[in-house]
Amino acid sequence: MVATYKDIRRLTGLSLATISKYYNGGNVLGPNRELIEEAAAGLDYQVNNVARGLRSRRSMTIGVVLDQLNSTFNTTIVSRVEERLREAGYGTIICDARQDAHSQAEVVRFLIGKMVDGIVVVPVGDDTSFLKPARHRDVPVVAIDRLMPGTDSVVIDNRAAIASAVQLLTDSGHTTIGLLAGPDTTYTMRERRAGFRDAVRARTGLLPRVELLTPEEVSIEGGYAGLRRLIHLSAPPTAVVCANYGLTLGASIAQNELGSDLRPALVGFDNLELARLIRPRPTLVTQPIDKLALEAAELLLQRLNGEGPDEPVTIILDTTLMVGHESTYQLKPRVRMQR
Amino acid sequence: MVATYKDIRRLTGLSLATISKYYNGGNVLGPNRELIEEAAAGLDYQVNNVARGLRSRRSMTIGVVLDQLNSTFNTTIVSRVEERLREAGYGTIICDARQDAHSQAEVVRFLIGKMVDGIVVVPVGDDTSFLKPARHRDVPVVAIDRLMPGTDSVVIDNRAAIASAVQLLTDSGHTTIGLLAGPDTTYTMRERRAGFRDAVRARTGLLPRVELLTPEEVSIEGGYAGLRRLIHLSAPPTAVVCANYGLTLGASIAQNELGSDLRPALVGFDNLELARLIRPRPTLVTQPIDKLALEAAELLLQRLNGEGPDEPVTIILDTTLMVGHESTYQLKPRVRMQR
DNA sequence: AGTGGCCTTCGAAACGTTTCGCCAAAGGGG
DNA sequence: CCCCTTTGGCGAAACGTTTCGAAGGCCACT
Repeated sequence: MVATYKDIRRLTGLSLATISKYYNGGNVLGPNRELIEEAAAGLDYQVNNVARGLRSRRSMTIGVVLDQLNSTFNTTIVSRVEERLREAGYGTIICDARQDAHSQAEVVRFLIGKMVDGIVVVPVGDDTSFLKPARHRDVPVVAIDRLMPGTDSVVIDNRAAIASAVQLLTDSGHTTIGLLAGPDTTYTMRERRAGFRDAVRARTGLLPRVELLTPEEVSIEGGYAGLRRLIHLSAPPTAVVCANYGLTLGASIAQNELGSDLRPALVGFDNLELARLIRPRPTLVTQPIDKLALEAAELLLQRLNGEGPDEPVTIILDTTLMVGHESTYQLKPRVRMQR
Repeated sequence: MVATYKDIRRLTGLSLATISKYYNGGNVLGPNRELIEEAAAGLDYQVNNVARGLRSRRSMTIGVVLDQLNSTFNTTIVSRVEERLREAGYGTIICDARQDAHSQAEVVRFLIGKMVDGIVVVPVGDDTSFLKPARHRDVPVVAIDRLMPGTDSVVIDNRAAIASAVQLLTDSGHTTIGLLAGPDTTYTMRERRAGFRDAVRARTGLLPRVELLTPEEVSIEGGYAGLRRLIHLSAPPTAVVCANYGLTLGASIAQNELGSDLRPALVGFDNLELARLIRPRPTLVTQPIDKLALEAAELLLQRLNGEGPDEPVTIILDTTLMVGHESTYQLKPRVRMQR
């Protein structure tokens, strides 16, 4: 049988109230502290957090809802958020929504039923209605990577991120640049495409042609097909920017299959492991994923303590352009044209 | 204020016992069912799992302890285990032990304090004492990937896995084969090295020389350094087997930097994403990760229902050899020797 | 009509904590 | 030396469920 306060009371003669006080950092006299510690050690006692949660109305548990788990971005988020929250005594219940808005809504209900004290979410899409059960119960929510109106959010400066890639390419002499990005149905892709359009206009004076930024499926396959589509245009781009990790990976695969004189310059997004594997070393826009996670964790902890401003907070972090080997971004002489 | 049974009682006139019965699938008359459903909908009622857990002594929560989160293997495990257990109503608390045995022990205590009903663990090392708090409270534990004496375990047939790689290589004409594996301090590496040794002897009649299977650090760096060490031996292997994903990745990077005539044949371990990126298509031993996770989840669910045999269960799954492009495993003419 | 058995419902007592209000003893200032 | 405040401790009442034993209603069978 597992020990409870009652067993400690039996061994120490103290009241439940005093024992509770001890376990909650209240004032207890030295000799009594020792009595409790001794009894607890003998009993292998451990506080029952379920009972505690019932009475105190804090389960000391938070939920993390991910659009998918299988990405370096998301595992890093989980890992960091979990680490920080466990320090603060919170358990982290993880839920993978498998890219499905419906199951995302279901998962939020599930978590609310589990009485989580807060939620961190990397949302599937734009619709925020799935958070209603949380709002209704005043469970604080922090969104990562996607800006959610009315919700605390931690995001990167997507426009500046893409602009930094475009700038490197135009500085290297490129005038026709393609973008591999997903459809405008998610905040992230919308921002990145808009950032691309603005940056190209600012640097070349012209808006990019529509076929240079047609949406692709956001996946490795999408990146592969997208790059091939771009290089087969009648006026192909001399450089391509990828707006996400999967697209970068797919585009890199397509690159590998091309002769080196046909390869456009390529600026990818976000994956460091990739960078270690590919030679020549690729040029990448990298997100401060750890920081994104930590900021989200801190923000949530604030909310859990009832702190922070009344209105929703938005934290915007900067990205870094990791410049790779020259050949990955410089304008190549157009061999075919010289023939 | 959040609704409780008492609110439903107020609206329906039924007793708490009946309402409880309704929510636990007991027999309740049709009209009363409807009354409850109506009231619950109006109140946006949701069962409080914390209170339920206190009384029923099941928190409907399990813990997953990982040696690290940042690997495809582990994220797949988590994702599948979580999916299956959520179907059964369990929440999954995740804990990353960051490769540290001490923090792994701490994490188990933490989970026990959170009153988890069961634990899935991908252990850091061999020592099983960190599970003591769980055993002491009869919390069932299922280990994945590492065989733990006295604990239900789901593992792959490590010896056969490596043997299949060795067989392909010897069949292709190789007689000197190197192994990149970690130290014998973990079950997995011990088995894979033993499997290698046995398979080489069975196929060539000789034990491999020690310098062909010296332990490396289990990491990308270790794989990189290890491959370079092997090819600089006075009698270098013509083929190398990698016993783990990180080692494979590192070895691939080292491969990429070599002239194609110097590259040994390479059989890697376990990563499919890698396989999509690298050309020529690599040869890999792949684990049935999904199945590993599902078997573990089912086993744990059995234990949670008090089912299954009295003694610990060990489930051993087979791996598959994914044969890549010929050039990755065939014996090359030794160019240097012919000069 | 009486008896036995099932089905449904009920009241009340848990489950293991926290918290509220109260009390006694100790400490400090005038 | 008295009064006031602070400190440490206590009993009892929650928190929102589940569960146990009992009881009432209904039906079928003698």
